[in-house]
Amino acid sequence: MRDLLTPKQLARAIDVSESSVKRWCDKGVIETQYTAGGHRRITMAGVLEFVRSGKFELVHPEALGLPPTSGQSNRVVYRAREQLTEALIAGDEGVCRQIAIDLYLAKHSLSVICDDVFAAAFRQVGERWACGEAEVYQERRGCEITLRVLHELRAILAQPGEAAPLAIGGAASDDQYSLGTAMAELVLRDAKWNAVSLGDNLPFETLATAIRKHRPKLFWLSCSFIADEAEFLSGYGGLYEEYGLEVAFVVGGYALTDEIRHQMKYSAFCDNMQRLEAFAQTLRAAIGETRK
Amino acid sequence: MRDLLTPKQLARAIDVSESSVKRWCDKGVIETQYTAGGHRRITMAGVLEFVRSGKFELVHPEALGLPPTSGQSNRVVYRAREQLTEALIAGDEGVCRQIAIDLYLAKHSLSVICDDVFAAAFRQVGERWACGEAEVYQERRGCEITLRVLHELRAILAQPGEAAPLAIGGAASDDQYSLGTAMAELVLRDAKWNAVSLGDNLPFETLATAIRKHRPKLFWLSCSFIADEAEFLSGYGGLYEEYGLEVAFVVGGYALTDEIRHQMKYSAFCDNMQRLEAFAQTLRAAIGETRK
DNA sequence: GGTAAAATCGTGCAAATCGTCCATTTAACG
DNA sequence: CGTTAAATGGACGATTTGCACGATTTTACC
Repeated sequence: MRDLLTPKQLARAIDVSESSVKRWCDKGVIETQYTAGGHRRITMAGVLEFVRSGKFELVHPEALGLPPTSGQSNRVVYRAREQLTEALIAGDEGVCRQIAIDLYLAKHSLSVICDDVFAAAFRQVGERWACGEAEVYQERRGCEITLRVLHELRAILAQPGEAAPLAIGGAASDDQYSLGTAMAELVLRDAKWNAVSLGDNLPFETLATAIRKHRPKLFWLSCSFIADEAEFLSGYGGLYEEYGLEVAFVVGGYALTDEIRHQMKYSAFCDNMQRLEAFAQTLRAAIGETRK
Repeated sequence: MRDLLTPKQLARAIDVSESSVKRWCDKGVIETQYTAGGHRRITMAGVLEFVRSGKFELVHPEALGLPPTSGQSNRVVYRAREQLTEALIAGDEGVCRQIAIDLYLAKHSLSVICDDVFAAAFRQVGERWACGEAEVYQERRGCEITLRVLHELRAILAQPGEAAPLAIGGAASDDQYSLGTAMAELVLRDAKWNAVSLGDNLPFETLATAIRKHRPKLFWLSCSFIADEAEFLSGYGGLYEEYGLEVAFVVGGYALTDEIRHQMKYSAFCDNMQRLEAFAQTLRAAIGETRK
């Protein structure tokens, strides 16, 4: 996949004349860079933004290095979920990637895609497994595929700008579910945060060091598995006591039962990515206010 | 980081041809110094000024500050390893990606890149951690970055052809180190295998099902952590008894001490990716023979 | 210091893109 | 239905870009 496109390439992809693309660039409809000689160069992130905002279809997505039918089929969420479940079980990475990109181009937010498509599909895979209709290795392989797709979306998204506030996060010790924190990172980046996932299986002490060193505005903790409740609560409690006042703590994940959650202090509890996105947007706006 | 860049480096950083950069230097658009022999050297200050004056953005800012890539010299690998160690600790994904892609484009085999650069760099990070000079979160963040880089390389590689023999593998239960199996998958794909990693933390029963269902020619098991030796050996032994004769079993990973290894049967033991690559090439050639 | 490999030099040329102009199509409105 | 404004698509010479080539310089390594 190319990262810089000429007007001609984009024109071919959406089946309009090169003149129109050039005019849109000049009008500012498409984010455009210029070479020293004055030639227009369009970033892939700019293309996605344009296709998402505008009414133009990607007639020839392959001209951009995207999957063959991107942006043409009007995928709807519920249908996509069913298709994704099948593709995950079958291990068909191409279909999974295509579903994700299609949905993104169809103006669905990444948080909805994560919640209502990917997470939901994994729930369905889990149900199949409970019925003996799916194997563990199929679920694990699905995680691998999903992680690759998330990474690909991350690469396509615009890089966080200089002014983007910093957010870091991850999963605590013994929690090896990396999809949760990867999704959180992606959603936050889409919401114009400079989000950095530190990964999974992180002791609280090193999380404290990371916060102290980098001073983020937001810290997220993805909790998909808790080995020792008491240990987790004391570790988390210490972390919050130390930094909870200056950093927004966001916690989430299926391991956080009400019982555990009631013993924790936090800025926000987000049981899905849509809530995380909403909170991040609010907080980001608030930060912008105080700066002015 | 260097303060002098060659036109080639800047060209990569802003994704234009080297010729264009040279012309811009000659036209005075970019402040340029010259060596005694007449080679152009661009100052970092000149780059920043150029990027600001023109609207041209740095598409790959990470390309700056890297040494020119030369071919298969040990010196290059050594320097790459040292720089990668620093970049991993600093969490600079761009530099990590560029180092890997540079090495790959310089015709280094992926197995060498995995062994002598990435694995070696992680050993160095581990040493730093032992000295108290590096934090756990830096190591974990480095794993996240490396995984993304590996995924990117995977996307760059040609898709396995129809005729490519199937290889599947992963990491057993309780083993949550996903880099090992990701690297194995990448190296095998580079060696023209249709390699599919099933991920980590896989029970032996589901591995057995996967082998039975897909009938690969090669099966790899990445062992970076073994919780219960007896359980591991009995689980593995059962798997090998059932499929060891029809599928080539390749095992590897730092958790496989000699003591454990001597109690296992396998087709090949590969303590690094270069051995895996060599074995895979041999086996692939043999398969090709028998088919003819 | 010396040697071989790799990187860069300058040059020339084909292809792509630029800005601009204009004929045509589309949409809106009385 | 006719008029008008806006958007589109195509064509033109001038300019810019990307690539290939042998010659030269730099670098790695003994």
